[in-house]
Amino acid sequence: MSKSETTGSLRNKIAPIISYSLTDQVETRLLDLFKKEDLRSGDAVPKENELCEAMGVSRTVIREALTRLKTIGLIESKKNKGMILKEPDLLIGLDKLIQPKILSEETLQDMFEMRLVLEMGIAELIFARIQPKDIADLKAILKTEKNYPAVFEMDFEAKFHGRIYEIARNNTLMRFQSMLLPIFQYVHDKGMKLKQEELPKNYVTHALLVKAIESGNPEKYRDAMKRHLKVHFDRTIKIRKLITD
Amino acid sequence: MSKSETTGSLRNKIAPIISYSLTDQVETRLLDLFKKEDLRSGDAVPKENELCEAMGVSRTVIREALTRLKTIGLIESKKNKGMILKEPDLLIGLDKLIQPKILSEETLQDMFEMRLVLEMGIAELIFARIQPKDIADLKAILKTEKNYPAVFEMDFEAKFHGRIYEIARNNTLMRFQSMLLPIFQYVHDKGMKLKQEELPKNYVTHALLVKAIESGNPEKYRDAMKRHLKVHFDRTIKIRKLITD
DNA sequence: TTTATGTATTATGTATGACATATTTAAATG
DNA sequence: CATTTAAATATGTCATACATAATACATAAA
Repeated sequence: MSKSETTGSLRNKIAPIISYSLTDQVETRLLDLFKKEDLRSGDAVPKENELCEAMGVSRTVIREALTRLKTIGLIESKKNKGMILKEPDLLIGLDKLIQPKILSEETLQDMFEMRLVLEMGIAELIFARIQPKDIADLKAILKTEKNYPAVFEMDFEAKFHGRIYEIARNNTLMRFQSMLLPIFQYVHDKGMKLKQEELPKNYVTHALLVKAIESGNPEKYRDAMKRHLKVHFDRTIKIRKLITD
Repeated sequence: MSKSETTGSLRNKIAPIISYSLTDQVETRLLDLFKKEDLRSGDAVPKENELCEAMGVSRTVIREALTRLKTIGLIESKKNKGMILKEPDLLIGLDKLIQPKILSEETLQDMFEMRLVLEMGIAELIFARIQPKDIADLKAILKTEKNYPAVFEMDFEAKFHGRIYEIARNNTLMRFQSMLLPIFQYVHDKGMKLKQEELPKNYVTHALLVKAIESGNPEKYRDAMKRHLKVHFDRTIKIRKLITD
């Protein structure tokens, strides 16, 4: 086709025209305003009508831009009262997005690996912040795990590892990992179900992990965790190889 | 005041009434629809007018709900063409939010720690996926670091560690850490500036890290990284103690 | 017949005006 | 002065209209 040839050669000479919608422009102007005025969490945002007049666009556009900022948690609007700037929640919206069905296999893989990475890297924080109650709680959880590890239940996994993250006393990190649970569940259901005979020889159980926490150090704990997660590491590394080849 | 007393004691007995706005309801209905219909990335979303009629609300409300979903990257709308479901970007919006000024000290602390955690936990992926070119690139970066570590430049830090993350070949992880850079920068500028005399005795430089990658294993690398990040670990642990006490 | 141009349709983007509702403020009343 | 009433306020919702650009189709030129 001559058309595609033409555009093909032209593309290097002429840059495509990008048109920012009014809403786009309003959004960036709002962000600029907040930065310029150095507004902090709790400060009031100008009224919609004031913004309309100041920027010379309809309330429709202003509201759409505001809706975006509300969606990312930067603004909170109280009905009939006004809007204030909020301390944004970095993980906002994530729970709506983490649905295995709409995420690509690659992204799922990425997130699954991130969980593995966190699980390994968290050791220093754990040993820096652990308190007696943490270990007591973990032991209590162990007792509820009937027929583990012969029977692998997602519920055990979530409760146990969730409690470990709590030790690190990093709220954002904890919430992040809890959001990753559906992905872990998905990968598990998808064929990772551990039959008893597939458990590695020196498989590290939750009980052994607790022991490593109780009387170990970051290095020992990590070694235990590495073996606890071995099948997952092996699998993700194998899969990624398949994808990139 | 008797009023505040009353609400105080009643709050435990009576749950507050929560009213979901029309937009809220439309949003969840849309998400339900997508899930129910098992829509995937690329599939078409019903037209605005169809949605209006189906749900019996005005286009305004429909559009506001759609705007939310566009904001989190679940939907993409092509002007005058229609809307499609998109593979959502899990990190969307994050770049707008990561501005030290609007984040609380605690969240900044959380994110800073997450970076430390990732840096430690990434070792397994690195050694599973490293290729010759990676090491060559790292060595090339080393040569550009003039007067390091005597002079600490954020730029060095970003380039070097960014390249390390690339080795793991996890796109989401890589983008995530690059978004954390402003926070690292902020914390650094805020008083973490390493004067030469403050460098720990056996400080691990970037060069030593490369060596650990080149002829080591995950454990050795982590040991090196731990010492490389020691001042940061020490500081964040000290600070968190102050906050919680 | 093929190609390029003009045209109608379509769906989102934007504007305008109105009303509902709950909060706050101010006024009025006892 | 305290309490109640009324008014002003700001967001949430509705309805309608038009602008604009992508697509498909029709049409004229080669």
